[in-house]
Amino acid sequence: MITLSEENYLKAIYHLGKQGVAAVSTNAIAEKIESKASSVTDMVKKLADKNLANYVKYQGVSLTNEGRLAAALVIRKHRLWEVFLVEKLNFSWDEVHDVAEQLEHIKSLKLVNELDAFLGFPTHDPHGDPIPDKDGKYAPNKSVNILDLEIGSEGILSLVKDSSDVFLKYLNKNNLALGDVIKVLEFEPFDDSVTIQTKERQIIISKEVAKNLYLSL
Amino acid sequence: MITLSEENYLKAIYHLGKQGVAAVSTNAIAEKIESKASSVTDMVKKLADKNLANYVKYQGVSLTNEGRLAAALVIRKHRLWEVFLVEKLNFSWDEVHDVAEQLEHIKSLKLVNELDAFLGFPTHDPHGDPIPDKDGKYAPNKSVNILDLEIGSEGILSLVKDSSDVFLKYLNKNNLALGDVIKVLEFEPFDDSVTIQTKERQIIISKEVAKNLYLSL
DNA sequence: ATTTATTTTTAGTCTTGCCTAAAAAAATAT
DNA sequence: ATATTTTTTTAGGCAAGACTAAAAATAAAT
Ligand SMILES: [Mn+2]
Ligand SMILES: [Mn+2]
Ligand SMILES: [Mn+2]
Ligand SMILES: [Mn+2]
Repeated sequence: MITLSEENYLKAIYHLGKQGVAAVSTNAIAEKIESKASSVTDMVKKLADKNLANYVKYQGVSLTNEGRLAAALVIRKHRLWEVFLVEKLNFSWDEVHDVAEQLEHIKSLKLVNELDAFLGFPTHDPHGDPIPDKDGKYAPNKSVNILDLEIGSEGILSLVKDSSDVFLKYLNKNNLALGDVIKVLEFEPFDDSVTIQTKERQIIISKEVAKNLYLSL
Repeated sequence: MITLSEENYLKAIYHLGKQGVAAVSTNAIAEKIESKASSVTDMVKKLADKNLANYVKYQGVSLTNEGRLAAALVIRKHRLWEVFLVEKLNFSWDEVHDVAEQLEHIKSLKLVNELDAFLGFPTHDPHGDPIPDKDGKYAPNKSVNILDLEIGSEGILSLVKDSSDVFLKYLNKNNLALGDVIKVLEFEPFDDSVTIQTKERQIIISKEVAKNLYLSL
């Protein structure tokens, strides 16, 4: 049995490990999970005992296949619940995360798979993140960051990397939503801000904002 | 903030207190919650500190208004989730309880109220138990136990008191479901068994079974 | 190659929620 | 009325998961 706390650590390691890093550092986990390094050391030993993580003192952590699958299944639940909340219960995309953080720990294989079917087997959550299948697999992401595009290129907003409610509320305020067609008009060298064309008008977005917007072409 | 464990104790005290008892005993709570009397004593002190329960040493426990509302809201969530699982996710009534035991602890006022609306404001759960409203109130139950009926009386099966999966599976096997029309044909004095007429046939049910079946007339 | 700074681990403590065993109180039986 | 049984509480402890402070290891800088 994997505890709620263990699931949260697995998720953190999974996300941090995705950046192509071989081993995740104790401090990085502590920061992500908003705890202290000493707590992480304790937990990481437990995960290693349970064959969920590989851990060598002073050399960071990685997930075993078993740990990676467990993490992916938690993320699968998180994202399916987010879809449920938005599609069925009138939540907006900036309200779902905290509730999904709770719902992702509900243990019932039947529940998650029936929920998946009920929602029509969605492939992405309300923020554009992919939903892993029963085996923890998902199609590789093809969208590209706005800052990596050429001037004049056009695409559909299909992923926002930051899902914090403050960022999502900024997007709401500026009438930006997943699925919108966006065209890159200009890069400003001074502050790396970007002028983009949205459906109804053109706006300037800061580098910090641009970093979090991904388009599919 | 009420913890998961506290919520379970509140629920237990609420259910035990419903039988018109003034104060609930330590042992009764321990049995219901499958723990030990000493653990109950500890927790009951905490509930009293938080103004959720009235507790006098050696004299049992009762809920304060605040505690009763908190308990009713947990039960509200439990029963709404049970409806969701049966109505939307193809669970059968004998599969929902354990999952609902987990889901009832999810904290989000918006979630429970939107779920309520999504389900069409159901008044009863899949076992016939009433669903409390936002204020913890529900209409008094009018159904009557089979053992309290006259021979020849007929009614609709509208509440099963035992929601354990073993009992519900017995009902499934014998083709008995909520909403069925049932007629009382005979009481057997020897073992208090009852002969009833269901939609398709007549069967003899034991006293233990009859005790858990309630009809509305 | 040392010294200094940073990261990580260990040691010890705290809280929550549970337990067993013993003591105390209340209820029941003689 | 006293003795016995049952119930409840107290005392002491354990495991999980967190923390702080100190020690040890590693990395960076001189
Ligand atoms: Mn989220
Ligand atoms: Mn998301
Ligand atoms: Mn139930
Ligand atoms: Mn029920």
